[in-house]
Formats: sequence, structure tokens, C-alpha cells
Amino acid sequence: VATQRLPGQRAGLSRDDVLSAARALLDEGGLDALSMRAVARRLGVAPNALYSHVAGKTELLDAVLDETLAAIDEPPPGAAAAEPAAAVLALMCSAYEVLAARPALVPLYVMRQGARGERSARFGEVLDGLLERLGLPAARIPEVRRVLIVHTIGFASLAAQSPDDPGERPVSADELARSLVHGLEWLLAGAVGSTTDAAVPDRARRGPGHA
Amino acid sequence: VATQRLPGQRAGLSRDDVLSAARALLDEGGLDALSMRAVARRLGVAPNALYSHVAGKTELLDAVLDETLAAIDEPPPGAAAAEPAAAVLALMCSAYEVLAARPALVPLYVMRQGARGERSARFGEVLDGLLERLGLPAARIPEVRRVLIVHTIGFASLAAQSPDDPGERPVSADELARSLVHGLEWLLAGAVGSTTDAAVPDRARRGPGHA
DNA sequence: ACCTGAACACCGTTCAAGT
DNA sequence: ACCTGAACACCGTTCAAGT
Repeated sequence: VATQRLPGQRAGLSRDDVLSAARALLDEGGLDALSMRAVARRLGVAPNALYSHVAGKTELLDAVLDETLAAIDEPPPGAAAAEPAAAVLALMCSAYEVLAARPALVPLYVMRQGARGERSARFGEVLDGLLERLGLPAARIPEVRRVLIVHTIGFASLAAQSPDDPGERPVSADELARSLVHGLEWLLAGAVGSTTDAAVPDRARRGPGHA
Repeated sequence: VATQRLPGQRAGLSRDDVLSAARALLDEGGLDALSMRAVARRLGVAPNALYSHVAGKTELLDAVLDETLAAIDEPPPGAAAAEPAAAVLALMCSAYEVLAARPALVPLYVMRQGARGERSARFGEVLDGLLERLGLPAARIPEVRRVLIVHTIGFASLAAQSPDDPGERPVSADELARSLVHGLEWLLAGAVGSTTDAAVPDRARRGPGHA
């Protein structure tokens, strides 16, 4: 992108160029590597050129974060209707994987209120729909949504831990994923059980270890 | 602390002075307000003077974080033996309150692997002891510990959200605390239930809403 | 041992100016 | 509308020097 330009010539930058450069820096060097000046350097422009396409660093980070959430797999409508509990598990696991794949973003997701972009909103709506289909009364849905998301993001942030600290036991990714699912099942069973006692299928109670 | 000094005179700084200055900045202006130079400014010394008492910013933050965890209330040995489930709830609620009271530290706690100081280690040991007393087999304790801590830190980070974003519904502190406890109860019930089905007392199943 | 002056290599953001 | 030069007010950290 850094083709030599004479002074006064346009760089032909687009907002997407800025976002992808930011994403690339994030993946290569983590959150520390992502500075406005580094993005500009990578694009071959002056640092302040970015402000024509982005309001500031915060907006840039929010955009990258929300864009990332687009990769979350929504459960097919059929599965949502037939097995809502399994669909919740699948949805949360997908969110976990998406965030764990871009570890540097997780602390950001935590620092903010969980991102306010449209992808994030969509994720919440899909989850709410599944919880409704599970038979939860509308009044309990915000709490259960909160609990499930906190759990999932929390485990994503565990998975995102940089291996720069060799002193601690690493906790294999496998073990972490199993704990994630176990916790989700316990939370779901508790949430549903505190309302009706027979609304969660057996397989969401036993966990994958017994499959 | 910033008494006028002639050049060449000692400032009489101690490591504790540096830590408390850092804590004060953190409480007043959040994580952004805590810079080495700001700490030095507040103490009336040159920025590099701090490096005589602290290895660097990271070590300083770790020290403040771990010191904060000292405020977590350990359950009295009697309660731990008689009502281990209730003791777990009390322990986690105390940790939640301590972290929620110093909101700026929560993202840090999340970004690191949950702090590696001795207070943090002590917290883990106490929790492990309670889980053992609950009747959990040793092999399942790491997982349950992980799940409970992720849940608690996650809710602390929710509670720590700065109110700088008036667009979202605030979610009252009360509502948040209730969700925290509900989630803890669900997780405990699930963890214990997946082993023995009668080891968790009724009150840890019903939740505080029915008290 | 503890502290300062000066410096290095960075930041995010703004302002005025150019095309 | 898009970009640059220059600047402002910051960072964390290091090095040599002073007492």
C-alpha cells in the first residue's frame, strides 16, 4: 500500500484499509502494537491522515471489535426451534472461538460494556430469542443473558492469555473448552430449573464427557 | 509529600509511598490517570526516581492489584466446616465487592492471568479448601475453581463499567449483585450435582429471592 | 543507595495549509 | 475531500552523574 507518492498526491486510502491495517497489527503484535502511528506507518501515510477515515483510536478499536463479532455463527432456525438449549451452547461456543481467535480484542471487549456495535446487538438478540424459546419468562431473560455472556467472555479472556508467563501451568485449550461448556450447562440448567424443572433436555444436564 | 528540596537532597521515598500514590491516582482518574510520570509528579520527584523502588510500571500495577486483594474476607473456619456452600458464596461476594470498589483494576486483573501475587494465590487456596469440604473430588476442583472465578471477575468487570456511556441502560448495582449470586448458585449446584446429588444445601439452590 | 538531568524513542490529536 | 508538516502535550525507560 505504501507506493511512493509525490507531495500533494492522494493516497487513495479507504476506511476499510485503515481497519484491515489495524486488524493486522493486532494479530501480529497484540494490543500494544496497535497505535495510530503504527497503522499510518503500515499504510505509508502521515499519522494524521487516518483522521479523515476514523474519528480516533477508540472508534477504530470499536469498529474492529464489532467487525470481528460478525464471524459468530448463528444457529439455523430449525435447530433453534427444536433444540433451543443445544442452540444456546452452539452460539456461545462460536462466540468463544471467535474471540479466542483474536485474543488481543478480549480485554477491550471486557473494558467496554461488551461493545456497542450492531454485531454485538445482533448477538444479544439471537441469544434472547433462544432463551425465550427455552421457556424462560421475559423478566428473567436479561439476567440469564448477562450470566451466559459473562461466562463466555470470561473464558475467552482466559483462552486469550498470552503464553508470555511460563511460570503458571498452561491449562490446555481442550481443558478450557470443556470447562466453558460445563459451566454453560450448569448455568442453563440452573436458570431453567429455577422456573420449570423439566424444560432442559438431558444432554444439556449430563455434559459432553458422557456422550 | 512534595516538600521543597535542594538539588542533591534525598526525597526519602519508600516503596509504599509509590504504591499509595499509584492507588490514589487509580481511584481518582482510572487506569488512564496512572502513569509513571504522574506518580512521580504527585510525589514531587523526577520520573526516573521511581525506578529505585519499583522495577517498572508492570510490577507497580501487579503490586497494587495484589495488595488490593488483601481486603477479601476469608470465611471463619467454623462456617467453612459447617456450611461450605454458603462460605463459597460469601468468599466470592467479598472478592466481587473488593474488585468492584477499585474498578480500574478489573481490566488489569482480566488482562493478566488473574494476578500472580501471594494474595491471589491465597484466595485460590481458600476457595479450593472450601470446594474440597463441599465433597468435590480433587480432579474436578481446578475446573470448578476456574468457573467460579471467571464468573465473579466477570461480574466485577460489569460492575466496574464507567458510567461514561449514558446510552445504555445502567443495570443497577443491586440487579448485578443478584445476578452474581444466582449464577454462583447455579454453578455450585451444577458442579456438586454432577458428582453427588444431595451435597448442596437447599438455600444454595433456591437463591436469595425466596428468602 | 537514592535521586536528578538529559535524552531516546515513542504516543494521540490538532491546526493550518496545500491540492 | 483527502492528505501533509509541524507542533503540542504527553508516555516508559535508560544512562551518566551527583551526593
